[in-house]
Amino acid sequence: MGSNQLYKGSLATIILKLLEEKGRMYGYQITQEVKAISAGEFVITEGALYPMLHKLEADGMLTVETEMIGNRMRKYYSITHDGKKEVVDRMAEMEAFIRHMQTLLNPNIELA
Amino acid sequence: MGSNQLYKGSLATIILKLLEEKGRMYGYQITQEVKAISAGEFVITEGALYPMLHKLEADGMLTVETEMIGNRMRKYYSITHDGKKEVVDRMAEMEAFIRHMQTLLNPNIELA
DNA sequence: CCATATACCTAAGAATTTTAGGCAAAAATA
DNA sequence: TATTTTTGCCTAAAATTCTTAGGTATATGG
Repeated sequence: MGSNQLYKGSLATIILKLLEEKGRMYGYQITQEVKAISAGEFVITEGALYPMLHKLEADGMLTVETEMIGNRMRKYYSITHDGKKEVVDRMAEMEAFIRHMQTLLNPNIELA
Repeated sequence: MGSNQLYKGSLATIILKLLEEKGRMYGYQITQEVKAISAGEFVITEGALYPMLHKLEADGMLTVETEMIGNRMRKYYSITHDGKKEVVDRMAEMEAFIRHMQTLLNPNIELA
């Protein structure tokens, strides 16, 4: 990951959430979308992406459909029912993480 | 870290920021403070804490003063000038991370 | 007296990511 | 048209960071 190294541990969450929203996507498309959304700050390396996609598929979070575009293979991933359950948990964790981080790192802000 | 594995990569940031605010602290105190602030969700293991404190000291981010409390050693850490510069960068990264995460994960919110 | 809390530490292993490749088609550019 | 860049898939070794699982020892509360 280019500059920001904090995203460590959140790659699976990013992938699952993106697929939940956008429907099916292929690997390269995910890297471009995340880069675009994060203004170039989250650069998912392929060495991290593809093993993670394979792991999420093996864990039953994603399914794959291979299509031929011209002479080229493209693998579209979709989120499963289990994946949608997983994303709910991961989102709750992410929100808790952000909340606690803000408490830790912005102690000036008064909490109600 | 107990359940949440998202904090990976943020341990150094937490330590530096805490020391910047609270002045000097010792290792065990840091673990208790973080646990208290995060409502028990961030549990820093000692196997992660002490190597990180040593690394930050080696990198010139922290200095140590050893004191004897009764018959027991206590090592107080303080942030250095370089550490304060580092914490500025890390806070900016953290804010960017949180901002991009919210964009990625809460796409319903309209951005101005 | 004994268990728990305090307080330091290290080392092996696990998990996740970077680095550094490989392969090949399609598109852009020179 | 020739060459470079982009697209698109992949793997394996190394690095990073953390967990697990110890070790040592004092202080405190029951």
